[in-house]
Amino acid sequence: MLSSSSKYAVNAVLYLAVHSSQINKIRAKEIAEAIKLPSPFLAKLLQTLSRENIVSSSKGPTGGFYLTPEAQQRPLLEVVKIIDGTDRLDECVLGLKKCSSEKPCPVHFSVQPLKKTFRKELEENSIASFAEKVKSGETYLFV
Amino acid sequence: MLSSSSKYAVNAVLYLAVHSSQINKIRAKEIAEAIKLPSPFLAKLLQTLSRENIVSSSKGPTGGFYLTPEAQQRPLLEVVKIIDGTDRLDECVLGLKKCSSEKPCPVHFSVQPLKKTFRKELEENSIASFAEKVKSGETYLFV
DNA sequence: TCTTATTAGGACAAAGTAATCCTAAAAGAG
DNA sequence: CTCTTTTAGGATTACTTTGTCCTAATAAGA
Repeated sequence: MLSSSSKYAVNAVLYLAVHSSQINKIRAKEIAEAIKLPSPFLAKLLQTLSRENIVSSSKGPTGGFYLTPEAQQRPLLEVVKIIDGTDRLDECVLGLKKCSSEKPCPVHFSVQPLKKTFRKELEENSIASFAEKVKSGETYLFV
Repeated sequence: MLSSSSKYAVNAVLYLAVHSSQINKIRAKEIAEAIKLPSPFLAKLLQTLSRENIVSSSKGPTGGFYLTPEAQQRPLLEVVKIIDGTDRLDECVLGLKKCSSEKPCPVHFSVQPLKKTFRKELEENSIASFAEKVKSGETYLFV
């Protein structure tokens, strides 16, 4: 449903949302270690997100990545959109081009609610709100 | 959620369930044309399914693929299992190794029930029952 | 100003998946 | 029995995704 890359990206962004701030930037390497990921690869993902201004960055010693308060208000779906491009989430599970309620594929009605709910969740909740639940121990990022 | 290969396979199997019988075998090429797929690739998938006895085949002129009535009674999930191997369906959407109700990932509770429903649907309904709905025009295989 | 630590970015390598090709084996038809 | 049509299976190719490496740019601190 999501590519590995965008799973990583979501994890990294939530990690930043929980741990970083403009005065407490975090190096790619530290995030990579935390979420157990090859660090040059994560760096690439962060660069992509940085180009789209969803994460902020600063070079040099004491440099690193962080999320501005504004960025934290954006929906988590933005991250997925940037990494996976378009709507991988909207595609028919059986690959039918024009699957719809009018011409449903054989599993349409059992899958459609799943996809819709998931997409809505990512669309309507901000990065910050997901991060809150991690902070409160309601949800987890690793293990 | 499913690989392209297993999407093709599901489509092909349902096509066979709808159109074939032991006395009306269907050539790989015909199925490939129907579901718009490179025919040598589909042939490979059908061979794999045939090795696992979910589709039956016969060589030579008038040869082709078909489903026995017994095969039609097997759950559609079998097809997915054979092609995608293990449980791609059970993995955490965010890629967490040990995502569970005790240590839920940030989207666990919104996605988990729906994944379960989907899996159950594939597990509890036979190929034949999916095929029935296609025959009755309730669901569709192409377009 | 020089050194060092970090991100930026492009080129490249590896792995996995998707797709092709070729030859063999089987089975029906003449 | 031979020819043709079809599946079977292995080897190979192509493509996409994932991951690495190297150099440049930038910023902080000595």
